Amino acid sequence: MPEGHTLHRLALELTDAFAGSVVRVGSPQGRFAESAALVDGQVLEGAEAWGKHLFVGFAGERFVHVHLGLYGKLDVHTGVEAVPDPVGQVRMRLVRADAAAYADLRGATTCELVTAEQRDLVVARSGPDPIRPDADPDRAWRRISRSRAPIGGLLMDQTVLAGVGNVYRAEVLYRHRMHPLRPGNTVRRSQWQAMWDDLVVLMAEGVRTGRIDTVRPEHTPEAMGRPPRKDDHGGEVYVYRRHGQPCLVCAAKVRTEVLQGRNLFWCPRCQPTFRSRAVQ
DNA sequence: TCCGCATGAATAA
DNA sequence: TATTCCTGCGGAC
Repeated sequence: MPEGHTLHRLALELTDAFAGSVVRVGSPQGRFAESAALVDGQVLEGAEAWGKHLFVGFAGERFVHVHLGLYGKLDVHTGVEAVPDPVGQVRMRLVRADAAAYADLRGATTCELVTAEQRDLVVARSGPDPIRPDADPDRAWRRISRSRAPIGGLLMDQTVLAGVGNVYRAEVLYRHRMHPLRPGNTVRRSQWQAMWDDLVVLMAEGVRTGRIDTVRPEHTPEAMGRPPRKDDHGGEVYVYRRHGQPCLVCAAKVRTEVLQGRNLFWCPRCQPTFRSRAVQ
């Protein structure tokens, strides 16, 4: 479930479990073996996330750059009695010297050893990350307000804004009653600021809980007397993957359409098009 | 048991 | 826009 909140949560988990310890680094699967050997046995200094990128820092200014892609997973285990044999294709395994903690990386799109300079390049290419306290939403606003591209695409562009994926994209647009195909340069600054502020709260919550929940208190399953969502990401949402089902607020059928290879979801009544909104 | 799709993004064309 | 990376899950069979 890798949107930005997942990576920030992992950075905290890794730091808690490994920071300050000597760590054995290996690649049971083999694809990361050569690089792993270069940091094996070094002190892990900490882990940090920028958007969907994770950097695990080792002594000597060396970093393991991880990007989970669509289905990568990093499982951190603490307080274990013994470290089990790897199951499946484990690209990278971290084991604390005292064997009380280990972490397994599988299916990642990126797992590479980089320098501080290379890490800084990745960060420099990224837009502001709503989870980072130092993020500057105006940097994203400059891109959005000058682009005719649909806001739904701009929100997913990691050089505009870092960490938002398909779920947060669909949900923040719903919460702000904005049609995903609306051109960026027709969005008002106040609307953008409101969406950013909302993402800051929603994504921080995601870091805390490890899930994406976006429904307001009055629309929770308990409040509405409906069954909870049974889905692999677990969170309660308004429109994401609810194609064809009734909108929780207005009962209109949730729509879907492919934009730039990704599925968009929106409510045609709660999120009217810019044109029809202007006519109203 | 098999198939297709998924919270992502680089690359080829 | 299509392909690729290469994991896990749910649903169709």
